[in-house]
Amino acid sequence: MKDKKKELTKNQKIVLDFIQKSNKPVKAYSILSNVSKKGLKAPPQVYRALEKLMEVGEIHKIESLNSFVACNSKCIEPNGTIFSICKSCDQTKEVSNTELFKFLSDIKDMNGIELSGYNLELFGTCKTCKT
Amino acid sequence: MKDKKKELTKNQKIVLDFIQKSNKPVKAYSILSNVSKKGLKAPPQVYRALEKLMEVGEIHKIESLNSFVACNSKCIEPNGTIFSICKSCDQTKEVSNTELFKFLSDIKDMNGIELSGYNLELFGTCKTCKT
DNA sequence: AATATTTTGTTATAATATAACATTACCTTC
DNA sequence: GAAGGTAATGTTATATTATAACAAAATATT
Ligand SMILES: [Zn+2]
Ligand SMILES: [Zn+2]
Ligand SMILES: [Zn+2]
Ligand SMILES: [Zn+2]
Repeated sequence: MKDKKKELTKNQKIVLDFIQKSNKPVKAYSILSNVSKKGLKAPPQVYRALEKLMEVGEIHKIESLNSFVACNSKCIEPNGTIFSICKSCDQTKEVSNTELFKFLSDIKDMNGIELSGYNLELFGTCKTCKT
Repeated sequence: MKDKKKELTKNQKIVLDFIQKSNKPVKAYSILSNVSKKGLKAPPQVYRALEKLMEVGEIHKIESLNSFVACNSKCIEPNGTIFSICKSCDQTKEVSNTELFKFLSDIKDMNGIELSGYNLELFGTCKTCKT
């Protein structure tokens, strides 16, 4: 069984490395300017890498921030994500989701929709920003 | 106690009307082209209206679609929204959220964040698209 | 009426994302 | 190892989404 990261291509690794080193969600064009020294010079190179990294669950997109963050929950099923987001500093934290998944089954039934994924974004103020 | 809609300005009413008549989430530039006959000719006019309408809870933004939809749950607290979204046709349905709010309190504690809002987007395939 | 405030209008531009095609690297198979 | 195929990368251009900054008009307040 191969290491997931080994399956990634050069550009995908470059982009993932940068995202993992960031302590906050990062925007595509911020990634671009930060990895330009490594040879990625145009948006499609970054967006292609982002797309693949999301597919394999290495990163997630924070929709409300148009930003990307490394997965810290070893998401096997990247179809369900939960993040808490500080409205003041944009710091995010991935929430583990075992309990919630069960809960969401009920909501599925309520809407007659065959559920295949979800994204929950919780907004608030983090401890640091509250003081 | 005044009617919420009465407090809206001309442009806000125009934009809201269009969104309410749409049976799907609509994009800002689609709104713009559809209300241009009513005098709104530039993006800021639409975006300003959208901002206000979100503030007062008349509409919500579907972040994963960059689209806007009328509130159908008479959201008093527009801080928590739940939508089911068909990945095939982009149809959405607002889910009432009484049960979930309680559930989210726990998640708040899990992250040491003072929660003030949330947005849950559930993805799946609607009945129509499944057949 | 004069003044302040809010809303609207307008121009320009920023920020986010993708389409389309060219080139290179990397396999495979003969 | 040349020929041909596939995947990855590079490149240019453009589409889409959103906001800044300022001007004009409408509305409210004094
Ligand atoms: Zn994850
Ligand atoms: Zn914070
Ligand atoms: Zn609502
Ligand atoms: Zn559908």
